[in-house]
Amino acid sequence: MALIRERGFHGTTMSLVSDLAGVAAGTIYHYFQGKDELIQALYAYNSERLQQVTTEALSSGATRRERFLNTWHRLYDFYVRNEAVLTFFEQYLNSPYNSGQPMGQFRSPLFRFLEEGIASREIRSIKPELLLMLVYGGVSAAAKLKLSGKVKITDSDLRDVAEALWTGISTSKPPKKARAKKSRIKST
Amino acid sequence: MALIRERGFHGTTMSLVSDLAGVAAGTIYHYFQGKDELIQALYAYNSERLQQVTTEALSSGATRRERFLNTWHRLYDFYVRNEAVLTFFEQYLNSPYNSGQPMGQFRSPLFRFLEEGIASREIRSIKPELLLMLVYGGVSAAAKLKLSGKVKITDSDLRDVAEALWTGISTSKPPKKARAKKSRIKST
DNA sequence: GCGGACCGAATGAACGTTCAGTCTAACGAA
DNA sequence: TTCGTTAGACTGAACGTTCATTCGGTCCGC
Repeated sequence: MALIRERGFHGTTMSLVSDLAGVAAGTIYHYFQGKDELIQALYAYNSERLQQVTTEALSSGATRRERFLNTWHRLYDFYVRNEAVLTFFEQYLNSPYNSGQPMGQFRSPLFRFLEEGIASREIRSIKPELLLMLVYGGVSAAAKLKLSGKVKITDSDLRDVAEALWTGISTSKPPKKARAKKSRIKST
Repeated sequence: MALIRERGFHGTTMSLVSDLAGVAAGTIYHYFQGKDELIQALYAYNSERLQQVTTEALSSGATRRERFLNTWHRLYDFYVRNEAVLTFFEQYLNSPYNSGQPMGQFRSPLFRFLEEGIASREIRSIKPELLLMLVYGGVSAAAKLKLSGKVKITDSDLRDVAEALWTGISTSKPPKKARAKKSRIKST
């Protein structure tokens, strides 16, 4: 993952991988049929990890709004802490390695969460696939921005985006309380 | 672009490019120093195109809301009509070709549009960089979904997302009119 | 006859993959 | 306990292929 992050698929040679793993080139071929299979395995492994994080985050919170916001932050956190995973996914999903794959994301817990929200009329009736992409896109965009180092992203900034997204997505009017013009605190 | 879309950076060999261009391999090197420069040039060229589309779209519409929605649709349209551009961007931006680039997007007209909206209090006070990524992310996510063919995206679906996003981003309460429960038509 | 656009076989480096062989740990027989 | 056998993990030099790039040469308009 580290190699792919900084050198791309192409720049990551098998000998580089074997060096970093501390084994000989041939050894890799005892465990994987070739480079392709190695990469597929990486994807499967990390999809699994991401799914676990999502499932866990979705179960914490009383209201659907809270659960949504928790998940947003949790996913953001995961990507920021695992930059290689983020970069790998973005590269993989847009590469020919992926073409013809069955879009595993639509079996994700987050997808079901959105569907349920629509069913219970808490979330606007929008194609859940679109909602999902909007959320994933937002999270990874925020994480990429943070990791680029070009823009400082505070917790407060993050909360702003997450809440904006929830406001747009949910059916509810703006929350009853905290509507006062109370100057929004911008400190960390 | 077509080659990169279907084969990736790595799979796109110079001889493939020269064949498709109808010239000899060597000819490319009269115009570009090498593969890298060719790809950089592709990026620059398409950034320019995208910028033109954005600028044009942003100038059509009376209210800021309308201008936003127009731009959303226009960008979506552009990507759907130019799948190769979309794929190329997504690949390029996550590849080592791009690392250390100065994030040209923040000089985009859309970025200024968002800043102005914040200044005039029509758009929530959120770091405009984050807003920009949210919008771009949403547009390209929708376009990718459409192009994948896995999910049918109608104009109505698109409008839903764009409006949801605007609702979340803008400071205004939900629009006064069109609030009636008029059953939303889900047909094609 | 000049200059630059263009050609395309040749070059050399880089890469994924192979395979003949080494090493190690486990186990059963003596 | 000791030794022989074996399976399979591991090695890394070598192989064959692919590719970006080069360059001596041709072609053509002026």
